[in-house]
Amino acid sequence: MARAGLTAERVTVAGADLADEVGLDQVTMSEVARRLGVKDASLYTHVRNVEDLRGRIALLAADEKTVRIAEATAGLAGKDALVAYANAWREFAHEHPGRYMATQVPIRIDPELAAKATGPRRAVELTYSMLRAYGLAEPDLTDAVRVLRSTFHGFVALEAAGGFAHARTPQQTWARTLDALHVLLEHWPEGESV
Amino acid sequence: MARAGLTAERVTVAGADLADEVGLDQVTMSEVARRLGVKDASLYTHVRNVEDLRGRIALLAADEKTVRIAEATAGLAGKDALVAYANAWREFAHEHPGRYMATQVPIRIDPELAAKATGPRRAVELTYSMLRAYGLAEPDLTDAVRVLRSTFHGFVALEAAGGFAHARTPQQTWARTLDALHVLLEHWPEGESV
DNA sequence: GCTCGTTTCCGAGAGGCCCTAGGATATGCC
DNA sequence: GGCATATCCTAGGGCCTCTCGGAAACGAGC
Repeated sequence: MARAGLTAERVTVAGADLADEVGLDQVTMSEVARRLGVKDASLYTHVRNVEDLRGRIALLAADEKTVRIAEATAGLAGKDALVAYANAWREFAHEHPGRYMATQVPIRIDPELAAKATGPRRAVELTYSMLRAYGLAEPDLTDAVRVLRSTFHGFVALEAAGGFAHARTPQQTWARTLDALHVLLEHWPEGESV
Repeated sequence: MARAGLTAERVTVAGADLADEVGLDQVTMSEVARRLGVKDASLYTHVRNVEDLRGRIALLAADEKTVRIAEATAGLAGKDALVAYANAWREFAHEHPGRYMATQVPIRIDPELAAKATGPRRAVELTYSMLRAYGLAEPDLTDAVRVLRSTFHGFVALEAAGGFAHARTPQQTWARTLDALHVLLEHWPEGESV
């Protein structure tokens, strides 16, 4: 019998695709093996266990999302960059719900593996450079980065969970949210808070 | 043999407590049964299946969170109400991580059951009434509600996922975030966006 | 207090998923 | 071609989900 030519990479991609189709919690070793035309035991040569697989999917997704945002914001600044950044984030979440969830769910990731991944680190750096045009200094800069990331993530998470009634479309709110965040960054409160 | 006196309610509470202790995805029929001193088969009289149990946990958690916020904001207005609301939200998420996650994870909830639950509906109403002091009119009001809920949820989710490095404590960023949101509500952008 | 219908709980068991151990075979290198 | 290594599979144990049918407790009415 010919070998299937599995690698950790291929197993991870198959798992990520499965997650996008049926949900991250439905990603099982058995199903991934079936999709790859292989017995489940064969996967353990490339991936430690299910937890490890999910961690790899999370790192893969973080990389892909970062690349997507980087491409979208290349050469832009100010509000243009903010809007491009935010839209790329949201579109990634819509197109890859399973991958996206993997980036957010609290997952124990193999530290050795995480050290090699550049996605999460670059993502934060991207946000910093996008904010440069607003002229914020530390520690406000860090806080602003966190507010943006919180709002973007919170929005798509609530959207995915069906948290928005149908009266006003998410798209309308989304556009206004970006306006509001832009205004917020220009009027960032001075001084330390209580 | 005496009966155990199970009800759907008791099973749900046991599941919610378990979720807070070991994580929502570790909530199994077997473990809940063990905690209740009962065989797993006995649970199926009160709960349709695991999915149904998780849905009930979500509704229970939504109710509890709403009550918590309602108590915290009673009699307050303006920024005081905003801060009390936000802190109650975050504290609930910290103290009941499993319950909180149940409210956010996309779960198929039995429509019949959801119709009886008042939590999610009241939660949104609470946010509206808290925003009254800022004098926003529709549709800005709806958008503002969604921005606040997105930011609160996104913040605690990123916090839970370990998304904040150690340089600046989440608490510091949290306080500044509330300042920023307060300023944002007072300078809510006029007119429709592109 | 007895009977009878209803509800609750359990034993047994099928099927699926996770993971390990050890064996068989394909592959790459000499 | 022969050998060392890595890949893949068979077999199997353990835990979880869920169903079915039976037994026992409960409640109502007499």
